[in-house]
Amino acid sequence: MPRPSSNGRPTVKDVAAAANVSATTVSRVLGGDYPVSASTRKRVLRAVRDLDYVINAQARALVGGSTRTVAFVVRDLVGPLFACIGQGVELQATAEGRVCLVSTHHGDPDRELELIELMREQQAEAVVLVGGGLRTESHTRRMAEIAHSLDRVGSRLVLCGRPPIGPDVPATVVEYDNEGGAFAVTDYLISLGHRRIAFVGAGEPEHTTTGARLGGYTAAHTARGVEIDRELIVSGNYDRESGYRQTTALLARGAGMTAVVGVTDMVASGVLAALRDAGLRVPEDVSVVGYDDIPLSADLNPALTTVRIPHEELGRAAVRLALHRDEHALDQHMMLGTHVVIRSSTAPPGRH
Amino acid sequence: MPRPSSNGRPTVKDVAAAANVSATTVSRVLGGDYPVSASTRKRVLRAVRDLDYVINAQARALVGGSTRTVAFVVRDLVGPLFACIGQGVELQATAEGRVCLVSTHHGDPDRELELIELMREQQAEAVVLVGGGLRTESHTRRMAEIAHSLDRVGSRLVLCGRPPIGPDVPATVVEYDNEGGAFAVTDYLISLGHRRIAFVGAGEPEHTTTGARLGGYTAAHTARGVEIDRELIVSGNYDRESGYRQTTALLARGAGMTAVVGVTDMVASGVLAALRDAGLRVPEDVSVVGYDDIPLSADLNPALTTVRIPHEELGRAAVRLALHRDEHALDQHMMLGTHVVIRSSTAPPGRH
DNA sequence: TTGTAGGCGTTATCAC
DNA sequence: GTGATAACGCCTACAA
Repeated sequence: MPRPSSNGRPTVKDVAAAANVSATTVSRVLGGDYPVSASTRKRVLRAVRDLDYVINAQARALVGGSTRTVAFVVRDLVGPLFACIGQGVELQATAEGRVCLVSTHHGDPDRELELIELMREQQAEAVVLVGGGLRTESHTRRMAEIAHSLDRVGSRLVLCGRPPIGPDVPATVVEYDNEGGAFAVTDYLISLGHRRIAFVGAGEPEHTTTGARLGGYTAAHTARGVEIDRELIVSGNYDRESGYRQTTALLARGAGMTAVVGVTDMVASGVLAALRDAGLRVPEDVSVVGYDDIPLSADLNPALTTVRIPHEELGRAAVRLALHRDEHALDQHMMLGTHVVIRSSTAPPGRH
Repeated sequence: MPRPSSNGRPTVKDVAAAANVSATTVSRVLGGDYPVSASTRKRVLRAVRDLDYVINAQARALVGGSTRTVAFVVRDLVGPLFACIGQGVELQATAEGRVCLVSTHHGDPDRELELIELMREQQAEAVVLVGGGLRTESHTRRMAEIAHSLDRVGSRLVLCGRPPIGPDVPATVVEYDNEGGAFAVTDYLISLGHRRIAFVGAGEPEHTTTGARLGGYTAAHTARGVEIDRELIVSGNYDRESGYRQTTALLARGAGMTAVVGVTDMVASGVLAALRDAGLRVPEDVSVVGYDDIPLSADLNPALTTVRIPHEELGRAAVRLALHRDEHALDQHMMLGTHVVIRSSTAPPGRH
C-alpha cells in the first residue's frame, strides 16, 4: 500500500510525483478535455490507481466555481409525499450530474429559513423547498429576502408544491393544483349526495397546503350552493394520530357528518381508524377521502378515494427548471394538474 | 444593496474592507473563540449583515480539515423503511452539526459502489449504507477495499442494517436481528398451527436482507420439525407489485399455503391485495405476515402482523458510532433487537 | 505536449 | 488586540 505525502489523502501532487509529471498534467488527464500524450496519460492513470486517488470536490469547487450540488429542504423524510417528491428531486439532480444535500425542518418555519442559510453556506446551486409552507406577512418577507440573497450569489430558490412568493421575487416555482384537487374531490362527495362534509385539516390556515385545500373545499360548497357548518372544520397536524383525534372529537360532540375530507392521506388513515373504532362502517355510514395518493392508499381499509399529485414529476421539474433557467428570466412558474382517484371509501350517504 | 467585489458572493475580504479590519479579524469574530474588542466585533458583524455575507463552507473545509458532512446511500427514498432509517441518520447528523448528502442506487450493487466513491470525492466524514446489500465474493471484496480507502483518508464506512463484511475491515456496523425476527414471526405462524407457509422473497439469496429473513424462516421450520416445501419459496422484488405477482402465481399453481411470509411489509401489502382479488379472506383462509412495521402497516386491510425494527434508532446509532468512534478501534458492531407485532392478519388455519 | 505561476476563500502561525 | 503571510488542493492562464 503506497504512502502518500502527509495527511493520508493523496493529492494531485502525490500523483504527479508518482507519475513523474507536473500537477497540471495530472489535472489535464483527469479533466479529459486537453491533449496529453498516450504514454503520459497511461502513467498518470496508473499512479491514480496505485495511490487510490480521488479528486477533492471542495477544492475543485473553490476554483472551478460550482459545487454541482442541489439542496432539498423538506418537512421530514418519513412523510410519504415528501419522500416521493424528494425522490424526483434526487433522480433529476443525479441525472444532471449533481449531488444532493437534504435537511428537514419538522414543520418549523424558522428552522426552514435557517436551513436555507445553511445551504447557502454550502454553495448549493439550487435550494428546493419541498411541500407547503407558512404564508404570513413576516415569513413571506423574509423568504423574499432569502430568494434575493440566493439570487445574488448565483444560486436559486425553488418552491416545489407551494405558490409563488411575489412577482418580483427571483424564484422557480413548480406547484400543483392544490385548490383544484380539493374542489374536485369535495364536489364529488356533494354529487354523491353528501351535505354534511367534515374537513380535517392541519396547522394554521396560513399554511399554504391546508389553506389551498380548505379553499377548494369551501369553493365546491359555494359552487353547489351547499352551506358549510363551521363546526365541521377542524384542525390538527399532518399525521395519522391527528386524523384519529380530530375524528374522535367530531364524533364525540355528535357532529353528524356523512363524509370526511382528510387534508392528507396520512390524516385520512387516522380518520378511517377512528371511524372503525367507533363502530362506523366506511363508506356505508361515512365516506372518507384523502389527498396525495401516497403509495399505500390503495391498500388501506377500505381503499382510499383521494387526489393524485404527480409527485415525482414535481421534484424532477423543480430541479430541471432551476438548473436550466434562462439567466435573464426573473421568475419561473409551472403548474401541474391533479386528479381524483375513486376507490372504495366513498359512496352515497346512508340514512341516519 | 451593497456591491461586493467581483463575483457577487461577498468574501471575508469584502467584509474586512467594509469594517476596516483585516480578514484575519473577520475570521476571528466569526469563529467566536478568540479575543476581539467589543467595538471591532460590532463593526464586523454589522458589515456581515450589510453585505449579507455567509461563509464559504468549501473553502473552510479546504483549510480546516473537515467538511462536517455525512453521506447516506440508500435504495430509494420512497421505500418507507429506507425513509425511516434515513430519517434517523438525518436527525443524528443534524444534532451533531453535520449536513447530509443523500443518493440512491435503486438496488444496483455496482451503482452503490460508484456512489461511495462519489461520496469520497465529497470528503464525507462517514458514508452510511442503509439497508441490505449483495454479499457475493467479488462484491464483498470490492466493498472491503472501499472500506480501506475510506479509512485511509480518515472517513468511515458504515453499514446500517447489513451484517459486517469481515473481521479486518475498518467499518462501523449497526444491524438488527434480521434472522431472529423472521424466526420469531415464522415460529408464531407454526405455533398457530400452520404447516404450509409460503415465503415471498426478493432478489437473489445473496442479498443480505432476503438471505437472513429466509434463514430465520428456515430455522423456525427446522426447530419445530416442520418440513419445508421448496415450492412455497418464491422470489421477486422488494415492492408491492412483486408481492402481488408472486402470490397470484402461487395460487395459480395450487400451492395450497395457509400462510404467507412477505419479505417486507410492502411485499406483504401486495400479497394481501392478491389474496383479496382471488376471493380469499385474510386471516380466515390465509394468514399473512410482513416485516419492517412501516408506518401504515396497522392501517392495511386487515392490519398486518409484522416484525418491528427500531428504524430511527438504527440510523441514529449509525451516525453516532461513526462520528464518535475510538480512533484506534478498527471495527465497531452493534446489534439491535426486533419484535413481532401481532395484529389482525394472522389466525389459526381454517379447513381446506 | 508539458511545465510554472498565481489565485479561489478560509484559517493557523507568527509577528507586532 | 490586531495584522501580514503561508498554506489547503485544485485549475486557468501563460510560457516553453
